[in-house]
Amino acid sequence: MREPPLTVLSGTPIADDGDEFTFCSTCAFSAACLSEGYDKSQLRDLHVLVEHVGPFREGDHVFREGDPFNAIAAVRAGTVKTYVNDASGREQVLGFFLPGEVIGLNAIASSRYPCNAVALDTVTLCRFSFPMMATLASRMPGLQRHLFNLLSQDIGKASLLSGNFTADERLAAFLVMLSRRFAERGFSPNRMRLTMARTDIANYLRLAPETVSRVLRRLQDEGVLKVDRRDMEILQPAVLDELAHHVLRD
Amino acid sequence: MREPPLTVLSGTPIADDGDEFTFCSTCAFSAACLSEGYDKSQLRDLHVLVEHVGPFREGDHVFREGDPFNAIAAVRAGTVKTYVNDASGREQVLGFFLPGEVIGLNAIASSRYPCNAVALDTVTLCRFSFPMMATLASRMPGLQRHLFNLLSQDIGKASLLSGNFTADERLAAFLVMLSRRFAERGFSPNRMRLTMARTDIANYLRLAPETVSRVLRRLQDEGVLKVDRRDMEILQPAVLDELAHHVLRD
DNA sequence: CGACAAGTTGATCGTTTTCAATGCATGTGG
DNA sequence: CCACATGCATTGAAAACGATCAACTTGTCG
Repeated sequence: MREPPLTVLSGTPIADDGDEFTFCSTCAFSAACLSEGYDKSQLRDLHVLVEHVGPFREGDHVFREGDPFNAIAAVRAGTVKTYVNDASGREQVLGFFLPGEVIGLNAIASSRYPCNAVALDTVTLCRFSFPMMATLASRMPGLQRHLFNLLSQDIGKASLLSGNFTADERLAAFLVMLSRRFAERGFSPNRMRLTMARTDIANYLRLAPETVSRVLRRLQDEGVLKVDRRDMEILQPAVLDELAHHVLRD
Repeated sequence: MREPPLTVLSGTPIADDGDEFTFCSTCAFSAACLSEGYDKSQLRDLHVLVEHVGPFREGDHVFREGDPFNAIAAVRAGTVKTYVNDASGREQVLGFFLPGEVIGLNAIASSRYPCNAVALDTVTLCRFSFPMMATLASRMPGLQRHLFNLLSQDIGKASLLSGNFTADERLAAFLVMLSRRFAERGFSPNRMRLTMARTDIANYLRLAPETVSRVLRRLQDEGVLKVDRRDMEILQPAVLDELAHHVLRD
């Protein structure tokens, strides 16, 4: 499966040479729909409602709270952070989205995005008009099922934040999850670059940045991790898993 | 709109006299679908896949973690608590579901229920086979949209637990939300009966039961609430709203 | 009446936050 | 090229909030 060049931008249909066309490999819908045995005309229907957007640069907003909702998007490259500003104006990080993951699902009900989404590095997206996708889903049960699954999965995702866990457990769970998500995409599970700032991690885990710093230092002193600025190596995955166990329940 | 008698049990289609049939008023799908202008045969399709189940008595389980998933259910009467047991076997309360609210949405992706659901008082449900409902949704765009909306809404529901809030703010937000949900169903917003134990509230909010007790006492001493065991009256809604403001952001 | 569970209250302890200062990169203008 | 500013990260000391432990009260039901 070929990957369309990154320079394909907003509004441009993906290259379609004769009867052949390709889905981008990171798009969350490609695999699901390709494996459902749809005929070519149906796949083309899905294909033409994809809009490749970006690149966004670090700090660029993908959407802002209150923007009219019309599309969900699969991250193709880079990391997206979602956040809201609480009543006092302080930022609250809701999540980080890696390649292959879908942003905007929490906006479907409200017709406006309920949070902000910002690029943490260079980001490209596959954008899907949601109304068109919903219409198409009526004719493609596999696509409908995939959408239901994506939505349903996200409902349970709050586990990291919801529990009453220690700072160690939270941070370990965060790192383990990150490692797994990278591994799913074919990256090394034990060496990773944290694209988000310490303050973002802390904010996401509802800890003070200082606490994140201290826990990382201790884990490093104990030989569990090797941390150099934003580059991180997991030296003892078993120890981390054990710490994360209470949070992740597996 | 008539309400079928509570004695209609599992597997029994709702009474259908001649060409007339009725949806139960608390069912989360009735209003949505009735207002979409579907013709009678389509409404009947939706109607016949409804199974009225119950009554469950206090402590009865609606489903358990690991049970095969086949249906979502709208609470018709009573309160349902969902929970998981963490790695140490301790209970973690995930949510409370009042009449009109839908349980089981987080199971769609996994084919098994990821949590337990237990009746806190006498509970009756409208159960919908999810595979059948998904099939029907393909033909009824309004039903599909409603399902997408329900799922999307639930994604954002973790706000109460996710934030770094004080015990006062959490409890106030909990009470305000409860009040609103009761009000939506036509109950008084300021007088309500808490169907869940203090320990459940504490567990849900990730606080110690003692802390819940103390905060309730203080709010009572300050004249904000009047609490008598499980009966609660909100005397100063504005004060409670102000406390909850940081959590609920509205 | 008595036993048991749930809830409340008080005293103490501990983890995390907060406050404050320093270190360390990167970038900018003289 | 250096001096300085800026932003992020780290470290230390102190304070605070909620948890824990323990005792007691209240309500419920046999």
